[in-house]
Amino acid sequence: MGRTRPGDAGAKVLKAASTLFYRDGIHAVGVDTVAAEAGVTKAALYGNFGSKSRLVVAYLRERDRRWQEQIDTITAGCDDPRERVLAVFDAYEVWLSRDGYRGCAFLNATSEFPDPADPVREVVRHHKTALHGYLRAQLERVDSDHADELMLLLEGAAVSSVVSQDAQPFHVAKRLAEKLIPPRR
Amino acid sequence: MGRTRPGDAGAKVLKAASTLFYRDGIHAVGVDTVAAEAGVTKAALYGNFGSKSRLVVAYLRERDRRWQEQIDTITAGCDDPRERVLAVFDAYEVWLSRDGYRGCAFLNATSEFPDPADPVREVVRHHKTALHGYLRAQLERVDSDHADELMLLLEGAAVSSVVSQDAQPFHVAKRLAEKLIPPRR
DNA sequence: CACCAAACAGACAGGTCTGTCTGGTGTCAA
DNA sequence: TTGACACCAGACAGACCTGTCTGTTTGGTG
Repeated sequence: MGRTRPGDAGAKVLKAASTLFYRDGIHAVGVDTVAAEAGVTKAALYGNFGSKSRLVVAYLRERDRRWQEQIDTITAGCDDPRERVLAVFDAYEVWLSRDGYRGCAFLNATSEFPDPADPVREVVRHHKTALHGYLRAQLERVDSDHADELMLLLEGAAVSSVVSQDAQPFHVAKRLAEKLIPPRR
Repeated sequence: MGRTRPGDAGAKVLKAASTLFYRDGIHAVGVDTVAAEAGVTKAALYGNFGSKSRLVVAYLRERDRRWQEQIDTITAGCDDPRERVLAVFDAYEVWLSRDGYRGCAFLNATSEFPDPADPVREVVRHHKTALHGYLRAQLERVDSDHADELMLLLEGAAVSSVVSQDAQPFHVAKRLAEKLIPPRR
């Protein structure tokens, strides 16, 4: 009964990996630890993911998927493009205020995987391209093309808030963003 | 003759560590590798630094010291505060164009050392505080208090340029910085 | 009920990690 | 010349890493 039902091990591993990889760093966490945290054997982990590398990719894809869900929620919740963009800053800040905040998982992964050709780095590019695309799409509707600038502010605030361990960078970033985005036409 | 003279091993280790830690990531490089690259025995490495952790701290301090030298060069090279600030953007970009660019060593270290109380993180905070102080000092002379904003732009450009593997984020950041800094009064 | 796939438990291989230790060698300074 | 010291060479301990393997148990399906 406490036993894992067939097909569930993969999900449990992914959840444990997400917690541990984000919290401690990818290289710092071994597959034994992930399996133990998931309450699953190493054989099950390898059966589902094949290798640690593939698990890492799956972990980032899962995070990207969850992030996309957040964006959809924001998009559904309001219609004003300006608000939609600024809501991303707020989302980051809420995210930051929860404890265990360690910055952007994708940027952290980039630090740990130096080779730009690594599959991990492709997932990172995919994620950042999607964010950029979202910003650009919203900004087009107010005749602005400052998506690049807003990306810089978001990335800058994300890393600075880890260094300083507070939300102030996001306040600064959002204030500047508000100046950059023209009000709805 | 090809032998290391007493007192030289430390410097050689530091140089090798700087290359390898920056290029491959800190956790990804073992002390054996560092010693071999330095052309020095592991015993000499431990004799000089005591532990890998302390070597990592020394590596970051050394990088901070070299960075401080760059800032001094910039400061000596021109007197206009606006130019001095914008020169930092240029310095980053030059730095980026050299191959093996892997972003900011201090931000990468932050990704690899999750514990904010770790000595590594203290060196990172020290470095970032110094950069912020430099910006603020220059900006005060033109009655601007946008040091926070410029920090965000620098950090954002640094990480984005790693993801995208080009200098465009720095062009965007510098353009916005130029708008933010008022001309000399 | 019988079977199969997927999980379990846990040992194992082969490699790497940090850190230590022994003993020999070269250099510099007194 | 001699002694102190920093280095070299390389073995070693003990922990941890990824990945594989054997054999057993269990849940879901035909």
